[in-house]
Parts: sequence; structure tokens; C-alpha cells
Amino acid sequence: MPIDIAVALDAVVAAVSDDEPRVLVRPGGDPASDDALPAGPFDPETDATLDAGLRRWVTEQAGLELGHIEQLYTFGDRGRDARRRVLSVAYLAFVRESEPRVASVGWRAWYHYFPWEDWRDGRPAIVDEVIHPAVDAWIAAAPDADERRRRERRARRTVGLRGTVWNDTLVLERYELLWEIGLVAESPIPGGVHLGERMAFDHRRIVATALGRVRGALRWRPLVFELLPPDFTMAQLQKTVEALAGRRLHTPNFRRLVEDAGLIEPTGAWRQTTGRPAALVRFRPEATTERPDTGIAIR
Amino acid sequence: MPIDIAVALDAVVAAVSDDEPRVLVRPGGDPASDDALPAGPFDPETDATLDAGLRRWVTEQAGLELGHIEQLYTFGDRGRDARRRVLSVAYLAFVRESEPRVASVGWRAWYHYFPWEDWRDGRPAIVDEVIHPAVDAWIAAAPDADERRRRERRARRTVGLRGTVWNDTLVLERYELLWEIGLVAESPIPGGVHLGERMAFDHRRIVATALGRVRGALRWRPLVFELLPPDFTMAQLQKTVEALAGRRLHTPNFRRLVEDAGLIEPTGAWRQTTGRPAALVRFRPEATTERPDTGIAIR
DNA sequence: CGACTTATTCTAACTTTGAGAAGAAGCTCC
DNA sequence: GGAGCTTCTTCTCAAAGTTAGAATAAGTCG
Repeated sequence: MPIDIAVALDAVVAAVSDDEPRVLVRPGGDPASDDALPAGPFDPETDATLDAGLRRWVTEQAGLELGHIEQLYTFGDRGRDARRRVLSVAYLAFVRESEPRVASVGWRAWYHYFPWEDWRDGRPAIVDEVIHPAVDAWIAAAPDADERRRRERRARRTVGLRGTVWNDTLVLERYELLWEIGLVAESPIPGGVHLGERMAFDHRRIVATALGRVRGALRWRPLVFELLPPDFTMAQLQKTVEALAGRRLHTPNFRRLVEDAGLIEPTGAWRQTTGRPAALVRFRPEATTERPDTGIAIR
Repeated sequence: MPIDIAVALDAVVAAVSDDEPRVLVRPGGDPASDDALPAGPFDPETDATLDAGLRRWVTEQAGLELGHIEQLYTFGDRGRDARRRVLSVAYLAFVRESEPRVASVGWRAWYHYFPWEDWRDGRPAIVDEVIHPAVDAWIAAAPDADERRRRERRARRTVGLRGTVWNDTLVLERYELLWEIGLVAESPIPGGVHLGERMAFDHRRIVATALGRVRGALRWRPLVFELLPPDFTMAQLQKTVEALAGRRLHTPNFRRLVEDAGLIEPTGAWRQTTGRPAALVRFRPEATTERPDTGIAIR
């Protein structure tokens, strides 16, 4: 007979504004200084589904109308919340740039919590100056050769140690490594340098899961369009993708990729810029029936 | 204040034997005739994590040692289980072919529940003879033009209507469409033809989620190797991938793909066949650090 | 008008993929 | 022992897709 348990719904509400991916946070959680994700109870009496429950309380609390939502992960580790054992089902939700901003909650840049994930202005200095040295020390401190080999392999895979590739979708794996070696404030390891801003409980881990999911999904689902207004320019689309992917893309190739995939169509209108005017385009929903993967297959 | 609720852990335990992907089921659930997934309670007192809870009771009940496990999805819809409102966290687990088989539970072929997903011997007849006509009728029955367009688009995307592509990863979306139009026995729509074998509760939906996940993950993670013995031949690997993907692959290209990705290395040993002997190979774990995606990028 | 900015198109080298042919190495059977 | 069969393995070549850079177009600003 299962023992009953409280279930909470955590929301990672994502938007992109001013070319910056942002997440909705409750400023002042518990402890007061840390940002926390908005969370609400799942009430089996009133909510027919988990999705409906999430939409209900986000609308109630933040006054936001959510677009596409999807389940992220269910967290049930002991010690997540010191006060009480809860299970929390985390959701990822998208909101368009045009949605009204609310006073009771704040929008924080995603890379505020994960500065090492933003490669748009080149390789972040902290990767070579902080992360790699710390990871090297951790590998050297392995108790035996077998463990050292495992650590070496893991570090190559997650943080591109010794010239190996930096896989931009491994956001969670990277955060977990930094947590283990004491480079983030939430880590139980005392002292040391702490990267990025901390969040309450295990919320930064949840946001890492979300960012990884977004980056992965970008490639095979038309997900960016949930974050853009109905009509947009190619430059706007590219900036949004770059913001999420955390790296720059080659403009002519990006354009060809998106056009050849039939993902967009011209609206016929134009938008003034400080240079040549840009054609306005819109998403083509029929694209989803024409190709197996309807994402922006960067790389 | 959240209301407490019972939490169950459902397991989709997958293995491939005799070139057939199989799933572990409890024969005789409730009602007695339907196969059910093995499920156990999550006990917050004894289990530190959800993963640990799952491993504990699978070992207890089925005597199986699970390899890699991963969380699939959390289901909380009202009406899933008529007896009581429960939340269930579904997991996907892999077991090697060599693992002992247990008497109390049975291994059923995946395609027993999803005959329309197996394209290894060509396009299944039921696609053109049953599914497409029924989907056509459902589109024609739309109340208005707008809804008809939506249905048309959805049908093209999920079941490849009117010559569009059949996307082999959309297993869940396909099952849900068949459910909605009454082509599976679990559907609330009365009468009609029913495809595949039914399962208890919403368990077929969970297995559909698992199959879709496996097919998707195949492309970017070295997941097949969890299902194979340590040493295997290229033909064995290809057969296993084909079994999961549900379609045939071009042997020379498959070999080149896997070899060029550095996924395998020769063991030096050979295996007798009824033709030319085959070289035995093993998975190369270092591959995970050399490329961003370490899957078998079929398609 | 000239300089600058942003958008858009073009092109050439290179890489990957798709499909088939052909060769290699065993077996069975006459 | 060789013909024919089976399975494994290598090769080839055209088609398609990707990368990177140059060039062009169409506006704004001073």
C-alpha cells in the first residue's frame, strides 16, 4: 500500500526578450535571498490533469497566459526540501515576448544562473580559468586509476576537457559536475569559488534540465516559434535561436537552412531597420507534415 | 496546502531477444485478461530517490538486475485507475538479452501491442487497409472547415496520410490518434475494429511513450549497447537497431556509419556463422567524448 | 553624397548520405 | 575438390547537404 505524499508542480516559464532568454522567478524565497521557481500544489480534487493544474495556478498567481507547455521531469530526492518530503513535477512553459510582465514575479536572464553556457561572445573565460583547473584537480584526486579514467571521460564529455567538443545540450550533466566538485553555491562541498547565481532548493538543477531540453528540442521541433510573435524577421528568428543555443550562427547558412526546410513563409510586409528593410515572415504549420524533423537543425 | 496522494512507480522493462524487442508484463492484471506493466509503490520512508525505489521493487518482484534506467513520464490523469486516484511515475529500464528470464512475469513482443509500428517486412497492410480509411472518415466528420484542416494536418504528421512521411518516433502521437478515433480497444468509442493487443489501464500509452523515446534516443545516445552482450557482431547490432527502429537498414551504410563514428572496436575474436565468419566487436566508451552525439544516426 | 548598417544572394570547396556492385571467406552437397 | 549458397566486408559513385566567405542590395545617418 503506497504511502501518500504531497505533490507540487514547479514551473520553468521561459521567454526571450531583448535577445536574452529569461525565466520567471519568485524573488525572495526561503532563504530570502535566493530566487525560487514559481510552484503550486497539485490538487487531485480540482485538477483533472497535471497540465491543467499547472495552467490553473500559473494563471492565478502570475496572471500569465501560457502557450505550449511540456512536462520536464519529476524530482523526488530526499533532502530536496528540508521542511517536508514532497514530490515535484517540473514543467517547461513558453510565453511570447509580447505577453505582459507582472510585478509580483521577476524575469531573470537564464545565463545569470549559468554564465558558462553563454558562448555568444566567444568561449567564456571562466571555462579555462576556473572550470578546467578545478576539474583537473578533481581528476587528479581520484582514489584509483579506474576512477581517474571514469572522471577523465566524464569531464571530456561534459566540459570539453583537453580540446574535446563542448556539447551545448549537456547543460544538466555540466551543472551536476560543477555541483559535485563544489563550483556552485548549492554544493555541499565547503568553500571555493562559486559560479553563477544560486537558486533556492534544487531549482537551479531544474532550470538546467529545462535549458538542456530546450537546446535539444530546438533541433527537431518548431519550438522557437512559441517564443516569437506571429510575424517576425529572419534576424529576429536567428537572434532568438542564438540566445537559446548560446552561440552564434552563420547568417547566410541559417537563412538557407530555415528556408529550405519550408519552416517559414513571407507575410508580404516589411520592417524598417537602420539598414536595409527586412521581410516579415511567419511560421508555416504545414511544415510539420512535410519533413520528419521540423526543427532548426543547427550543427 | 497540497493534498497528499499515492505515488506508484511503473516500469517499462525492455530487452531484445531473437531480434524482437520485448517488454516485461504481468500476465493477468485487473481485468484478468489484460497484460499490465509491473508496478510498485514509491515509499518515501525507505527510498531515497525515485530511481532507487524502482530498482528496489523490480529486483524484489522480478529478480532482475536492471542496467540503465531513465525516467519516462509522470501520469496523473483522473480516471487512469478507477479504484483510486494515483500519480504514477513511469520508468524505462534496459535488460541484456543474457539476463535470466523469470517465471512470474512474461516477455511480450513490443509489436504485439503496436503491429502498425513494425515496418521491417515492408509497410504493414493495416496502415492502408484500416488506419488510413478510418482516419479519412474522422477527417470528413469534422464539424467545420477549421477543425477539418487541423485533423488533416495531424493525420499527415502522425500516420503519413496522403503520401507524407511516416515519422517512426511519433509512436505516442500515433497511439493517441488511434485511441481518439476508436481503433484501439482501450478507446471509449464503442464498436469498430481494434488493432493490437490491449493492456490494462493506460499501460499501452506508457509503452507507446517508451517506444517513441527509445527510437528518438537511438539517434543521439549509445543506447543499443545496453541491450546487447559486451561482445557482438555488426549483424547483431544492426538487427537490434532494426528491431527497435522497426525498419530495415542498408548494411554497408550502417557499417560505415557505426565505424566512422568510432562507436565500436574489434575484440580480435571471430564468430562462426553459416557463411563467412563475423568479427566480434565491443562498444568504445571513449566515443562519448569524441563527438557531440554518440548515437546511431539512422536516416 | 559618402559612409555605414543590415539584409539578402551567390559560389566554391568540402563532407555526408544513399544505393548498388563486387569481393572475401566460410559452409554444404555432389 | 569445386559449384553454389550464405553471410560478412569493402568499394565506388552520384546526389545531397554543409561550411565559409565574398558579393550585392537597399535602406539610414550625418
